[in-house]
Amino acid sequence: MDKGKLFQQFVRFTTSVHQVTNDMTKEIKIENITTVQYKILEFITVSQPVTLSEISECLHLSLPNSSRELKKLIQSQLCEKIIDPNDRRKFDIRLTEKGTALMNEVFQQLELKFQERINHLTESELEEMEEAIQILQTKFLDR
Amino acid sequence: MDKGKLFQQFVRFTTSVHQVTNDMTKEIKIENITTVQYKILEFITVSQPVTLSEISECLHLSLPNSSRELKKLIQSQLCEKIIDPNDRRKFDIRLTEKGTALMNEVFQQLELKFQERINHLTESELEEMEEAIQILQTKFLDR
DNA sequence: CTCATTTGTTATCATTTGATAACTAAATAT
DNA sequence: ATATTTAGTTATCAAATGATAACAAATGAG
Repeated sequence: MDKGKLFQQFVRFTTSVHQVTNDMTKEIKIENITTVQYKILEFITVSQPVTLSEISECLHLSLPNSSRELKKLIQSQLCEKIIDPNDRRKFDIRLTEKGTALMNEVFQQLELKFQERINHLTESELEEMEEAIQILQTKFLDR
Repeated sequence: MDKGKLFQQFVRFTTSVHQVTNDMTKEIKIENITTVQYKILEFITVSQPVTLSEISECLHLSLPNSSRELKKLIQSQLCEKIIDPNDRRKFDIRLTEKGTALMNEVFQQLELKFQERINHLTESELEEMEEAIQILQTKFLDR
């Protein structure tokens, strides 16, 4: 296998993924939420409960800046802290009901766009696609 | 096929792709180049020659802002305008030699990280992976 | 018990990015 | 030939993001 060629394909592939997800999320505008705040919300949604350090590390934000942005999200009542009884410096962060409702809406919109994008595919193509995602997830992404 | 489930997998998948590429590009710091400017460079690298409007559209930047950032890249002599003789309002943008050299370095670093990430895979797993990328590219991404 | 480390906070400042208005020059349409 | 549209520029302002210093409180190690 020509690993150089595979790398080329990988670059093209990741570029495409970024482009497509960019296009899909582009129009989703939530009032009083900035891009970084949305990324934080998305991260919490997918990974909750999370700590502030995890947000900081995974999103490549400094702890002070993460703290600042989280504060705004908490003020908007989209998420909340749940103090860890075992280590009171730490706390888990979760979406509130309001935050959950918001993210459900967002994901519903995204799902619509996703469905549009796949609705020309046959049943067997969908299965191929699922398998392809599975392979990349296990062989390459989850490490 | 449960399309809702496929969507869930898709979300997880795109999140992972973002995370991995984020981690791979994280340490790549080029002097006097901001994040947006790097994205522009990357876009030019992959798609050159491009017009300013294409940069603007694909990267979701306004034309004035694209113009401003491109100007800085040109001042740094990383790319150059080539005026279209057929329509002198337009111009193609290409990397200069300096820009090409820089991006070659960057991509070489990226390729190293990529190789690290795949070097535990067997030959047949690599082929599976290539095939998976191919499927997603043709069935879902290229539209 | 004391000191170092971990986890997060607050404040502040610089830089980057986004948005918009007013503009030019070339091309196209009527 | 004039008007309109297209492609890009310049200037300016506001907002978001990044970086850093100084801090506090809880935990852990010796």
